[in-house]
Amino acid sequence: MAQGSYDADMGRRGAYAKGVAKREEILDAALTVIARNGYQRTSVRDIAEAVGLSQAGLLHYFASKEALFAEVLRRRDEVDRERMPADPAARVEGLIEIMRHNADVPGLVQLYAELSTEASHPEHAAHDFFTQRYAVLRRELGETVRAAQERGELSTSLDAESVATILLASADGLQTQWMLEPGLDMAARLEHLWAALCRVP
Amino acid sequence: MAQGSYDADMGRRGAYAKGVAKREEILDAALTVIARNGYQRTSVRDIAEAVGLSQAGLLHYFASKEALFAEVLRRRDEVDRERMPADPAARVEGLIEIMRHNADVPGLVQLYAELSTEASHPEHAAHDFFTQRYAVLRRELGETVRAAQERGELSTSLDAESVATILLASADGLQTQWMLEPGLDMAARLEHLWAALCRVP
DNA sequence: GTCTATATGCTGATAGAC
DNA sequence: GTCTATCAGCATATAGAC
Repeated sequence: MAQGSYDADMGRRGAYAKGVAKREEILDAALTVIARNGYQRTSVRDIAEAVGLSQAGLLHYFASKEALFAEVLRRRDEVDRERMPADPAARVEGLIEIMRHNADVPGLVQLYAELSTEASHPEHAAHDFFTQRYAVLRRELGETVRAAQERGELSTSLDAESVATILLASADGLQTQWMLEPGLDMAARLEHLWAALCRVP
Repeated sequence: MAQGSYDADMGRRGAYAKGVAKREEILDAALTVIARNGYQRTSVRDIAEAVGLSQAGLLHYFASKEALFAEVLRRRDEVDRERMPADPAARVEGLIEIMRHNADVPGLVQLYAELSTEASHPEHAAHDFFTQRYAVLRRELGETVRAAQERGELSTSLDAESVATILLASADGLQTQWMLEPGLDMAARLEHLWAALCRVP
C-alpha cells in the first residue's frame, strides 16, 4: 500500500525489470519463510537470508517491515481471489475448496490468523486491509447465500447476512482448531454445515 | 505449570500467605493490562508497573514471562468454566452467554485469539493448554448436542461431533470479526446458528 | 521480598562505501 | 543495487546489595 506509487513506476519502464523481478523473488521467499516459521518468528533478516540478500539490501526494496508484510498479504489475497469463483452461485463450494487447499499451506493459514487478530488495533498497518477484506467477503458471500435462496436451495427464512457471517466465522474458527489439531478435516466440516443449513425448511 | 510445585507449597504454610496474595494481585494486574493493550504489546515491565513492582521484583514470583502468561490463561479459563453450566443441556445457552460477556472484555478476547494461533507451534508454552482445552470443549459440547438430540430439539441425522466443532469454530471466528468490527453482535449470530440447526428436520 | 544495575540478545532502521 | 557497519531501542533474565 505504501508501495503503490513504486509499483506504478515499475510497470512503466523496462530499466526497472530486474528490480521488479527481485521484488517478486523477495515476496516469494517471504511466503516460504513465513510458511515455515510462522509470522511472529520471521524477521526481515530471515527473509533476507532466504533470498540471498543482507537485511539492508532487502530494505532497499521495501520501505519497512510492515510494508513488506502488507504486500505479502495483498499478494496472497490476490491468489485466493483467483481461486474464488466469479459466479456467486458457486462461491460456497469455492470457499470449501479454498479450505481444502489451505490444509496444504499451514504457515499461510497461521500468517492470516495471527495478523488478523493483531490487526484489530486500529493503528495497525494491516487494520484497514482486514476490515475491508471481511466487509467484501461478507458482502460477496451474502450474494451467494441469496442466490441459493432464489434457487430454492436455502430457506428464505434464514437471514442471508447472518448466514454469510457464520460461514466466514466457521472457516476462520476451523482453521484455529486445525492448526492445533491437523487431523481435523476443515473442508468436510464446513461442507457439513452448509448441507445442514440447506436442509432447514 | 512450571509453578505447580510452588503452588503446592503455597497452600500448605501460612507463612507464604503474603506471597500467595501478591501472586494473585500480579495475575489480576496482568489481566487488566492485557485487556487494555492486548497480549503482544504487553511486557513484563508493563505488568510490574501496574502492580507497583519492578520488573525484577515481579519475576521473583514467576519463573519467566511465559510461565506468567500461562498462569493468566489458566486462571481465565477457570473463570470461564464457572460460567459454563454444569448441566449439559444448558451449555449451548451458556456458550452464547459467554459470548455476550466477552463483548465487555476485548483485551481478553484478543489474548485468547493471539495466543491460540501462536500456540499452534508444538514447542510453544501454551500449546498443550490449547490442544487440551479444545479437546475438552469439543467433548463437552458434543454431550450437549447429543442431549439436545435426545430431547428431540435437534435432528439425530446431524453428527454431534461435527456440530460441536462448528459451534466452537463459529464462536472463535465471530470473535475475530468482532475485534475488527465491534458492532457485530456475536451472541445473536451464534444464537441464530443454533436456532437454524434446531430447525433441521 | 524487592530493588538497582546490568548482561545479553534480538529487532528494525540508517549512513555511507563501493 | 548491495554491502558492511552501526545505531538506538526494547525485550527477558540474572547478580547482588539491602
